[in-house]
This record gives sequence, C-alpha cells and structure tokens, in this order.
Amino acid sequence: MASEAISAKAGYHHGDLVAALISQARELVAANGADHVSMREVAAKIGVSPSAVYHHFPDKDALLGALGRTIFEELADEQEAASKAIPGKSATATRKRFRAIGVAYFSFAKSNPNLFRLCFGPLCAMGKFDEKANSRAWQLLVSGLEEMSAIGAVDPAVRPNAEILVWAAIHGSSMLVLDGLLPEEAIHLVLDSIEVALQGAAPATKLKTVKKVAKK
Amino acid sequence: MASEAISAKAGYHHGDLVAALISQARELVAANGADHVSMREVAAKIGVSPSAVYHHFPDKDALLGALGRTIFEELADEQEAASKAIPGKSATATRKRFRAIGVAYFSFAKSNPNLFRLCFGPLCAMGKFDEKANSRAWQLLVSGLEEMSAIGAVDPAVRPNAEILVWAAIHGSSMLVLDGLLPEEAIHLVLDSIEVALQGAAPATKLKTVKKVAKK
DNA sequence: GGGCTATCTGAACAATGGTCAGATTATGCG
DNA sequence: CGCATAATCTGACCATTGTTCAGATAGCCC
Repeated sequence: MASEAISAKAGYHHGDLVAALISQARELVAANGADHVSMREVAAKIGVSPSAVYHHFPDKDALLGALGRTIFEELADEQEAASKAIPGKSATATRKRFRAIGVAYFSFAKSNPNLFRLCFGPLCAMGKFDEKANSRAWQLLVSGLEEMSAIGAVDPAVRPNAEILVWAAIHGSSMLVLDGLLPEEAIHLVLDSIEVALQGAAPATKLKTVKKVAKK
Repeated sequence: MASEAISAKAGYHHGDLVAALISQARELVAANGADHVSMREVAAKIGVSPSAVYHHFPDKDALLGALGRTIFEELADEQEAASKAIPGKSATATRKRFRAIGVAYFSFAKSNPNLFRLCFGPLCAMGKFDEKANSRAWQLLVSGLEEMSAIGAVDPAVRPNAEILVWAAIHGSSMLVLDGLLPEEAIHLVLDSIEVALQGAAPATKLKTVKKVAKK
C-alpha cells in the first residue's frame, strides 16, 4: 500500500520503481528468507509486471545485491546509533560504548535473521555487493577499539589483530545463535571474554604460526 | 558412471538409492552450491526418474538435510584426524593439537565452501539436521580445551565460557574468509589471539552483563 | 505537435519442486 | 512353485519460477 512513499515522488510511468522494488524485496526477504522470494511476487506486490523489474536489474542477484547494500548500511546505522547513545570519555563509558557496538551487531542479526543472512551469504562471496559495503561497520569497530586502547583496556601486544578477533567472535556467535547452535546469552559471554582477551596475558605464549592453511 | 559403487550392492530395483542420492547431491552441492542444485539433476545423474526421489525423501529440504548430517560427520572426522595426528602429552604437543583442531575446521570450510555453508545455513536453523549433528565436533573442542587446561594454558576464570568464545571466533573467521571479507591469514591471527585470550588477564576487568539482548 | 527515449506490458520459454495413478519388481507365505 | 502384497520406480501432469523479447505507452525535448 505505502510503497510510493519511499523516495521522491512519481514522475514518469510508475514513480521510483527501483526504490520501490528494493523496499518491497526487503519486506519479502525479511519475511520469507532470500531463497523464497520470487521476482514475480515482488513485482506483483508493487503492481507492476514481472518483466518491468528487468529494466532496472539485470537479474535476481542484482536486485538482492542492491538490497544487501542497503542492509549493510542499516546495520552500520544501528551500530552507530548504539555507539552514540553512550557519550562520554570515561573508562566505563568507553567500555560500555564498545560493548554496545557488538550488542547492536548481534541484535540486528537476531531481529532480522533473513536480512542478516542475505548480507553474509554466497552473494557476498560472489562480490554482488559493493567492495566497501561493510566499511562503515568496520570503521566503527576500529574506532571503538582505538578508544579502548586510549583508556588502556587493550594490551598493545594484541592490538594489531584485535579487530579481526573481535569481528570474528561477534560474527561467529551471532551466526551460531541464528543457527540455533548456541543459546542467546552466548553473545554476552563472548563479549565478556573479548574484554578479558584484549587485556592480553603473559607474553610466554607466543607461538609462531607456520601451519599450512589448506591441507590438500 | 561410478554411482553404484557407493554402498552395499544392488538388491531390488535400483540398489541403495538413498545412499546414491545423498552422494550425488553431495557432488552437485559441492560444485554448484546448495541453491543451484535441482532434484531432477540429482535424479538424472543417477539414471532414475525425478519422482523416484520423493519415495525416499519427502522434499528437497529433506535430501539436503540428510546430506548436511553427513557433512557434519565429515567435518568432525577431519578435526579428529588432525587432532590424532599430533600425539603426546607435552605442553607444546597439546598446544599444537588444540590449534590443529581449529585449523581443520577452517580448512574444511575453505576447501568445501558450499558444503560448509549448507551445514550452517537456514536449514540448520529450521532443525533439518539431527539435534546432535555437531556434537562430535563440539566434544572435540571441549576435550581440546580440557587438555589445554591440564597444562595450565587456560585461566580458570575464563574457562567456563571458553568453548563458546573459541567456537564463535573460529566459526566467525571461517565464515568471513569465505565471504571474502577477511584475508585467509585471519584464521591464524585469530588462533594466536585465542591462545592469548585463554590465559586470561588481571581480574580488574570483570563487568557484569546486564544489558538487554534485543533492543526493541 | 513530432520524434526519441525511457519505461512498462504480454505472451512465451525452459526449468523447477512436487503430486499421483499406475506399472514393475521383489518378498513373504502357502 | 505360485500368488498376493508390499516396496520401488515411471510418466504424465501442474503450478511456479527466472528470464527474454517484440511491441505498447508515456514522458521529454525541439
């Protein structure tokens, strides 16, 4: 019903079809999962013929790719909002802010599982999104870690790889919770562990990594 | 060509169709991804009519579910093999063994991305696999951590949640590498960081987790 | 207004997941 | 051995899907 209200206003034939398509696709993917969305259904719900879609997107992957790009933005938006909701430069504020960014990531995944899966599915591996689609979220993480460093909550020894560990742990726990393989509390346990991990430990555990990645 | 050689031998009409179907599905999923596999193609490659499949599996998800279960076993097999390849109770052997389990997880993902994705996709969330499909892999992880504890490589304070952190980090980094969002070396950086993290830190960082999970 | 281009439609195609009645084969029972 | 019964497979069929393409329709510029 309210599919025209998205952008600008109607101008030529139908209005801003591409925006309407993405928005409608968002709704259907969120409801049924990316695999169970058909171009025809998207077109029909907008009141347009199935073939109309192909004048704006070469194929289904392109539509879903465009959608994925906007979802990445949404995710970054929520993380940014969560971060900005906790101002202040005190140590506890910094800590809370850092944690909030991680919780926002998980919360987004939990409340939009199908959209989250779209972002990190095979389409991502096929490069259907922008190169830098996730760069904002990454920047958020990095600056969160920089603030943590500033208050001395990050051992300089672990700092260089910290972003990767943090993202991997948050992303992994989110995914495994979505899959039903970990309970919801996992995200908090993981965030606790991460804060501990960032403090580092006695430097006796250095072990050079010389294993080969692929075994075959 | 060699599709009958899988299990037992022919008995009635076609032989062990269900095993042949799973095996053929495995091949096609590995090659084309789970989304681009059709029942008809699976049936055709085996030389059987499309409808024959539906006398053994109620629908496509059931076939892929059965396949997923076997993939989970494969994954656990590889982890177990990697673990057993490093015997000994010394500290360095224990450490190497622990790391090998993680590397095996990643290696499997990297060399069978489509199969790996099948295991942890929406089908998992829908409960199409066995409840305890991944319990063997989990056990491996747990006992690996117990050994690490035994040599004093795990701070008792972080021990209770260690399994979750480790799985999340390894799974997350594997997924993000598959998605092309992290470089391949990420797995080693993550494993390094994990070993440090397990050592724990000064107990000044305890922060009770009282945040709410869903923000809405 | 006339042409040009952007935008959309309608019909069509091959392929897909799934169903069902019936053919074919094995198996158990006398 | 013979026959009924159950297990297994086939063929035709249906609705739906992604995608294409020739043409209809509407906006825009001169």
